[in-house]
Amino acid sequence: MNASRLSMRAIPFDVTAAGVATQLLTERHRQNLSGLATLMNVRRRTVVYREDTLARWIFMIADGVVKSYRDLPSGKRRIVAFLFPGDVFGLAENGQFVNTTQTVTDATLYRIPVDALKDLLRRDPDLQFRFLCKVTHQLREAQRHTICVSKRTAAAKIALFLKMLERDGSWHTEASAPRTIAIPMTRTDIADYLGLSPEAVSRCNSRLVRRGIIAFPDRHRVRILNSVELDRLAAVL
Amino acid sequence: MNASRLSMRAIPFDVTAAGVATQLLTERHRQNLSGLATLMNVRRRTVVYREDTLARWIFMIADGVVKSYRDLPSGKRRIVAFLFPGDVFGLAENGQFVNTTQTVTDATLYRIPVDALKDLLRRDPDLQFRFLCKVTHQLREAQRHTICVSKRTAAAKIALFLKMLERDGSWHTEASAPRTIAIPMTRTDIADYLGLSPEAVSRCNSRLVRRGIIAFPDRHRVRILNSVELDRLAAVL
DNA sequence: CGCTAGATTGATAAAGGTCAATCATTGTGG
DNA sequence: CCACAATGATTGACCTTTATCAATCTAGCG
Repeated sequence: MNASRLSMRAIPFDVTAAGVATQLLTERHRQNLSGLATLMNVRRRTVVYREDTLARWIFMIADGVVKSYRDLPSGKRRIVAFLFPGDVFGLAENGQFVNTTQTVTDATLYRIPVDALKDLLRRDPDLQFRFLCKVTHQLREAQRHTICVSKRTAAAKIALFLKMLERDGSWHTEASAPRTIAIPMTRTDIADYLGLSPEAVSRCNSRLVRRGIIAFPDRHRVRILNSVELDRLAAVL
Repeated sequence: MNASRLSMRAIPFDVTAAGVATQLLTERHRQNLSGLATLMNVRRRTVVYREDTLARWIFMIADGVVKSYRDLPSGKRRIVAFLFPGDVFGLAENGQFVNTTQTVTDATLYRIPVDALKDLLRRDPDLQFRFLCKVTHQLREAQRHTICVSKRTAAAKIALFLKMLERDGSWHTEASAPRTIAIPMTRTDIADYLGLSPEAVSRCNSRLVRRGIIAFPDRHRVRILNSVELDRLAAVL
């Protein structure tokens, strides 16, 4: 099994140079993990697992984007997280998955049986500590998401969302294109993530374009034209 | 050091009887942890630590309630979590605390130096696994919080909040009083947690009382009069 | 090249934010 | 122990914003 793309990214507990997300796994960890893992190539919009089903595996993203969500009794959908390369998902509660996960793009995933992983973590406390860092990091992300959702205006939510996309979703893209951010998900996904209606997302995008703050070369790419103003919007409320 | 009140509660990874939060620590774990810990009694409204300061300890709650929050540039405050007995807080990012924490009630805390804890976790993979469970559980809680905040109506947010309080905050109270829930925090705290104005919280409470769904024996206690209707409100949107 | 899901735009109504005034409760000092 | 001060809670009036419903447009995919 090729281990070269197995990665786990987070901001570690300890002080580091830039205080930015870095690779948590050593080559040895990658070797050990990939020995347990199955590499999967999945098409976009594939459901990886459904909530309340038996959690026999955990997953790590080598490439692509995944959304984790719950469908509410009202029929509305709430996306609790977008997951990017270097993220882990499928950590269970009471032996069952808590959310449903679906690929947003074509993706490459490592699938690891939980039993084998638990054994490995028990034998390798150092590796386990890195998982602890990773989950802690995802907890921070969830808290940031909550703050984003709690913003009152659609403009503030979307401004924050774009900055989050730039930070989490584009660390692997070349810095050549000046602040052009890939938006792999649909407008509806964004609405479900921000707690808005799809209409509100569209309207707000249009207003931001009209005000010259952003531009859409196409629907899955955005260009930041006025970074200062976007930051100001993100700070509102 | 008396270890009897050192506890860590969460829903474990694995399948258990009820799928409900249980004590994760064995007596041995409690012994080992309390050997590192300092027991602190703190008055209500005491700041335990401030965001962006050096994170030399982590904390576990033996008794009392703590809020974890960030103050936004706009002056608004967002509470990202209320913490109860059995909760852990102070897990750092890049060697620094991410949020500010303050006691809501008089509280009893265990304070553990991170360096010593890291050593212990490295020597005791089983204990470390329980921390991993705990952090995972807190990640779920954060996701539930996001869903709560994303509700559009104040009534839905407050209905969900009360159910959350009953689940997390009252597991230690005797079941004698039929569905009377303690509300240790202020209305403003609730507003900051739900992403509402304090006025909206007040207004919504009044409306729920007028409709006979809840009653307030006093400001820090609520009684559920119509559980069915409250559930229906929580499911809205 | 047409079909279908997603995206956009418009009009309307409901809900909460804000500002302002009053009331209640908690804590303090005499 | 009581009075007062200060903080928090409540209520009202007004206004901004977004959800909803409906129609149209667009783009990706067979």
